[in-house]
Amino acid sequence: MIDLKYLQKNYEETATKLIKKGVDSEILEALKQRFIELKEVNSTFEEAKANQNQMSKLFGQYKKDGKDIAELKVKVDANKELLSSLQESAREANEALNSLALGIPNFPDDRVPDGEDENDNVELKKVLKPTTFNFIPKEHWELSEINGWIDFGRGVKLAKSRFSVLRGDGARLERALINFFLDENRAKGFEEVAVPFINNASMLQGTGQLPKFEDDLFKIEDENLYLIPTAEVPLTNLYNDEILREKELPMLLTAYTPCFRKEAGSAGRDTRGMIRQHQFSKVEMVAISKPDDSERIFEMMVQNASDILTKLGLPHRIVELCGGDLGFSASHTIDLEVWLPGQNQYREISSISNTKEFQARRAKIRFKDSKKNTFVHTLNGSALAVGRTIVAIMENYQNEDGSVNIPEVLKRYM
RNA sequence: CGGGAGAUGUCAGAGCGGUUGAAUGUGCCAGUCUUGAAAACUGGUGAGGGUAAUUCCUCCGGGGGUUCGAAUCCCCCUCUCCCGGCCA
Repeated sequence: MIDLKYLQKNYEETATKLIKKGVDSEILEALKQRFIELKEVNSTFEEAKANQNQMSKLFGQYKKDGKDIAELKVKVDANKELLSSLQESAREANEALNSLALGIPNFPDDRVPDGEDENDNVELKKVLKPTTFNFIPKEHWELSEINGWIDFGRGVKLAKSRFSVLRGDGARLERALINFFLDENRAKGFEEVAVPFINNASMLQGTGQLPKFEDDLFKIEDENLYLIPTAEVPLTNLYNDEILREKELPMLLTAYTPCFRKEAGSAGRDTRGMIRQHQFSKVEMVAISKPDDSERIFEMMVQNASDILTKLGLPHRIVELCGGDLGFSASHTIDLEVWLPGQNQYREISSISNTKEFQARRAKIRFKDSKKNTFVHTLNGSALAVGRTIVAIMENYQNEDGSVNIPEVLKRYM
């Protein structure tokens, strides 16, 4: 949730920023108008309510003293009529504002480059040189036909398209990677957490998936519950509606979870292979920090994810997302893209975002800053997406016969 | 899934129709004392919103109702605990 008071006071500035993120200026104009309306309606309602409270007090006093209450009752009844209609319009104004405000994305950070989509993202640096082969490297689905690590057909049979089954060393590799990632994160100070894979609607609103992106989520029938699309949801919302102590911050959390996404908008993209699945494993980092610390922690998280890739010997590059490619809740995002020799391109394997106070405002996560309560900053990032790491290992560590070597650092996990 | 009890501030726990946003204890913050700490004592301490401000409005699990007035009465929902059933 953006700060509406700030929007009202600095309309031009915020409008410019949000347009960079693809928000229609008419919606912003409407939002500002609704906000002003709400304040008006509220103040007249509150005035009438104060009036009523005062008369009610008097009413009690009169009864106690045995005075006649008939005249007062007439006045109080009349005001009650007025009150209920005012309350109704205040409620409507509030709902109108809220439903609009919940659909507005976060402000991009000042340093975020302009741009429409992923083509305008800015490469910051490359780490490790792309792997070279003295044969033509295969894509991971071809390799899985040879080594039997991924069974796509039976995944589809069990569930539907975009599900798969890992078998043998493929399954063991997944388990090894999860353990490796968690250990690496723990070494950097992240607390390991095991969370529910199903969360309720209010948590998904807290991190920004609801109400706007309901179509991307798997909902449990007849329940107010959803399969989580990322561990960012349960980890960040661990402190939903709480006021933390200053000395508890920063909070660094990591969890392994499966992630469930409908991929509603991506029909036809990456239909082949394990790049885009409805269910995938991921180890996530989440940080909850004081505003002044978030930038430093953000850098640390990027470095950590990059270090993990380096330890695995996977060539990758670090990319700064442009305004148009930023996610709904993010103010600043850096993606890590791993080199896939079979596809001959870099593909996203981690995305690290600082949402500043956007999620904290929605989820009401605050800390006691000496006297007053202040919104925390929340950050999240993958370290790393497990399925895509398996793909990357298969393609980068492949031999000409289709067998795949195991990276040195994983040997103790398998 | 069936039967019973309950949901109040960090926590524990009063209040059961009228200056109660809420006693008391505890926790936390500050101070006194102390070489320092502990103990003891003193003071402060829920959240959100509106106003330039005194002040005002909202919140006692969530939603609705009764009433001039509700934490307190009624209805629905959710959750927790106890008993029984089922079951990793």
